[in-house]
Amino acid sequence: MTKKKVIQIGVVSELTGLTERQIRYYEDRKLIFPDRSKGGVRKYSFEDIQAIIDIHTKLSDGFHTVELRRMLAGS
Amino acid sequence: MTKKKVIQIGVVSELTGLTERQIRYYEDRKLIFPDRSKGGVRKYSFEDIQAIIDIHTKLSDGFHTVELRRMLAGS
DNA sequence: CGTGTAAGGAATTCTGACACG
DNA sequence: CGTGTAAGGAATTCTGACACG
Repeated sequence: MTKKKVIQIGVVSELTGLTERQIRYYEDRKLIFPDRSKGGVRKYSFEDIQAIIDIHTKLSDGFHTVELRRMLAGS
Repeated sequence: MTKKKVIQIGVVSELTGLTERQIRYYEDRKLIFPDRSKGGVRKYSFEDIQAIIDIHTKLSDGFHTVELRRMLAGS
């Protein structure tokens, strides 16, 4: 485990300026790995938030999620 | 502002081992000051969590909330 | 491909109150 | 006093799908 995952998606959305849809999609693409509450609610860490920002920046730079996943693997 | 208040009461409850009732009561007694989302949901910082633990410890030591509030003022 | 949205349901939180003591 | 609980409502999140392209 890296850091405490205690932040919900609404707050992550505010902090990153991204929509919940985008944040959930990055998880679907296996770029981020939030925890889940018993009820299934996603919980993020501040590290996750930073990763999400990085992901979005790179997507804006023209990268695709598949490439970003490879970058994750090769680190 | 001290630190980012992004954690919801359910997580605070897990992290402190206290009930939501206790956490809300400490706020009612003006010992902690969480933020609120637009919808009215409480948001706590890690500092708040530490404060909550301290409060509960002192209550266990026999102090009353009124005394704890005075201790806050005199610091 | 990455993101928007409407849809219905489920998890989470909120307040005010009654209870004990 | 500090905390438990049942009650009803409201805010938040979840999933799967259709859309565009």
